[in-house]
Amino acid sequence: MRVAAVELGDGEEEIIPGGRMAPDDLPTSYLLSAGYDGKAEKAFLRLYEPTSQQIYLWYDDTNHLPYCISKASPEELRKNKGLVGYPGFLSLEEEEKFDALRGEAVKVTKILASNPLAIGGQGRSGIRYVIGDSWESHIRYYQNYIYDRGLVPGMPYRVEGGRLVEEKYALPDDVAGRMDAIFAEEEAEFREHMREWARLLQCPVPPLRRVAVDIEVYTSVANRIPNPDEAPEPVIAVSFVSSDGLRRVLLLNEAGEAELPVVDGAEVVFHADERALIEEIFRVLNEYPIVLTFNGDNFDLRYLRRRAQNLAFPLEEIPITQGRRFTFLRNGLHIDLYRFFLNRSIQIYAFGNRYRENNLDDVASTVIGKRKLEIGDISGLSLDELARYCLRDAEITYELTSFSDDLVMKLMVILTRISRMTMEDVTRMGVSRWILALMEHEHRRRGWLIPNAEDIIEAKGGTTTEAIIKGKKYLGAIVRSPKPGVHFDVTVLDFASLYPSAIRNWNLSYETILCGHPECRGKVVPGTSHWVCTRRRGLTSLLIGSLRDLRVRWYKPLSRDPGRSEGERTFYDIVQSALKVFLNASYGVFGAESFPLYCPPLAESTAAIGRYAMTQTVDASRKLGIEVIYGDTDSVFLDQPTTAQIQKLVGWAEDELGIEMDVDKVYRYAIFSKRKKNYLGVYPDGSVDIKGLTGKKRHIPPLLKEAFLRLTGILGGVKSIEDIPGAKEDIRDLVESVHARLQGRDFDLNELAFSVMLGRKLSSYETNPQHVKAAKMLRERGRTLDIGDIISYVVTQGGVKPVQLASRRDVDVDKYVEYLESMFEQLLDALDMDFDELVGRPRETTLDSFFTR
DNA sequence: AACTGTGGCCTGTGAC
DNA sequence: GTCACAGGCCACAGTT
Repeated sequence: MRVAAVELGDGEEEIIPGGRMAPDDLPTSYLLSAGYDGKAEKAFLRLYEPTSQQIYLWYDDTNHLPYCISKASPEELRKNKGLVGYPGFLSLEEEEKFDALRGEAVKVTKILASNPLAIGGQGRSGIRYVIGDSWESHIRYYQNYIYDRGLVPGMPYRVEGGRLVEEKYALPDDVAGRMDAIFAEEEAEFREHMREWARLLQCPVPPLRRVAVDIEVYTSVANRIPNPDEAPEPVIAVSFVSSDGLRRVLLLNEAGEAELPVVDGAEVVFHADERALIEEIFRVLNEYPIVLTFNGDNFDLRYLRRRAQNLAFPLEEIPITQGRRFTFLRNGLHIDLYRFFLNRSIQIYAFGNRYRENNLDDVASTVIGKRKLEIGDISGLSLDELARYCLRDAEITYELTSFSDDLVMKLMVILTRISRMTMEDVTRMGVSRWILALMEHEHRRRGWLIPNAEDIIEAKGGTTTEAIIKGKKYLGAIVRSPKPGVHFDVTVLDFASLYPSAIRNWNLSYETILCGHPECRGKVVPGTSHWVCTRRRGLTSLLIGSLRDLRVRWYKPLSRDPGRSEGERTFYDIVQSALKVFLNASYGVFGAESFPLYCPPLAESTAAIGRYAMTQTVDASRKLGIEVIYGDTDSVFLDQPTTAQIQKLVGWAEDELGIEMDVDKVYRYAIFSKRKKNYLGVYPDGSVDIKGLTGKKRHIPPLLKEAFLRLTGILGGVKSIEDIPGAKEDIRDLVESVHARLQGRDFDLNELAFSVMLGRKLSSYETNPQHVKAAKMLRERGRTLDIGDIISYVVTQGGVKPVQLASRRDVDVDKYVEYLESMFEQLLDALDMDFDELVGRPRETTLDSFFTR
């Protein structure tokens, strides 16, 4: 009998779950997760019941089976001895599906098996390898189960007489009424979709009971973290912080001599032996429906499981199951916040790119304004310090989910509902998988065959435009050359969700682009040779389009509606951010080879429509008498437009392009050099908006950054053209003082350090850039280095040196003056100022002045 | 063989 | 996803 979890690859694990079975009648409970129980050979669901605040397991009662699809007939398949004799093979069922690529019905055969392994196998085995071509065979079994039963993770269900019943949440009448009014003009198909989306998004999210866990491990070598797959060292501390008030630190005190530390507002407990300590940890892990960690997949929970095995815990007493990359719990859900915050879409679109490094300290300090405690080596801490340090980590881990009224938990649940993925998966996987799941769900719901990647490429082919950047696949957005100089009263207009609007308006989808109907060939995407179907509504167009409309015309206005309570506004803001994450990724995925529905002409057409919208808008502005100073992808910077002119332009875009334009920002004035993606704008309140300028980049030495910040401070104080001479004086003083500091070597070495991230392993660099040189010097001194590490180096006379190995005398001061110059020049150019003059260097004799002498 | 100027390329960091 | 920048690396060609 198998007791241990058998690994099936990422995420799919033949888990033997533990915990409470759902009673025959379970009140309203939220579906959070699903899996496959290898022993029972059944799919199971994890339901969170908000009154008892517990997880209940519910097992499939419909005899749902794993399957994949073949285009061969049952008769043909029956001749395949390898298939018929395959262990676990059960039966064949003929079925009709819709082949969207061909636009016609297709007869397929469902191949049913007793367990998911028989379909997918391990390595190169499984039915899908025996039969050659197969469809829908790479979908995780529990995900298949969710699709086939039309389940929506994150939504409420009930168990009645042992059966799972949907708790049909209906939109309140007044909400439905207002929505109908707003979307009255939309196509019926869109309206239906939007109503269903709104039902999922509007349904309240219950408070989720959860505990954050953090462990500390003894380190025999200072600062060397023990390998969690070996777990050689004892667990010396663990802390819990929960939503129901638990704040507890468990400490290992084998000597039994120390005095129990007192930590404010927390309970501290000693354990004389590690086994008892771990047993207590497991008791808490089993008790909570949701366990939060920061990097628990790769460290805390992984270590605990291994450590328990080392201490000869019987497997069934370890509540942790281990996949190749992820670590799960038998009873509840494990959510690794490290993975969630690492997700680039979450980082950029949900948190505005506020945190840059993916460690707990950086994320927590920018998101909730709380830092880790600073310590040296773990093993050098007193029990008192250890307890405080460990508690703080659990505390900030918990608070990352609790700030702003549980914003992050709600965001996760909303993402779960949109994507149809389990909460564990949605917090671990990238946005392309979310979109894939959403698309798969919609295919299954409609009875469409989910195409394989090769099917789409074969039918639709590649791209026809040439990218500007070598090595890219197709032509992207337009960036206009800015008009250099200082411009007062600049208004920036942007398209509301340009690419999703393009996808919606032009009916873009993998099945509608380059369709087979001769009569559609005239509907050509401007700037390409691709045409789009005029007969059928594209699936992507419908999904993305309806989500877009809902965000732009419903949730975004609501999140800013002063007539709503603050709580409501926050919730609407979460929803609109979640939608934004989806929408922003929706175009890119179709241009990513790794995406299973990769469709180059689709991505290419989307970008082409974006270019068309931009060029048309610039033309229209010109005709309205507005000068366009700059524009990038979906925005235009207008020079002193009147309100009437703006209104006309917005109206034009709505009528001619079918896209809403919003006033994104208004600058009191803006400074442009001739560089694209580089400018400084000053808002009416004097705050400064900086884009692309070198002085803002994260790798720039603090001394230079500081100087740049002061420069922007001076510019922020400029109210009108009359203030400019004064500002110039201030800038002159600033440059002089920084220059003098450099020349006088009046600095700390750290202030001059460039901090550049290692983008790959040291061995795989083709060239030898500066940060790699410095990294190699560190490695020679025994530092271990990894992808993502930040290398700090200073530029010295003899080349670069890691900041740790350099001294102040080494510094190549002239080089730093050069950096200062090029950084300042990006703005001084536009102000007609000359850096050389500011630092007392004679003006270069230009050829011109030479001849006119 | 050493030096220098050039231009393509690599790398990291952003904008959108 | 593509576009754009800074800044340095590096191969190459031509010169001394």
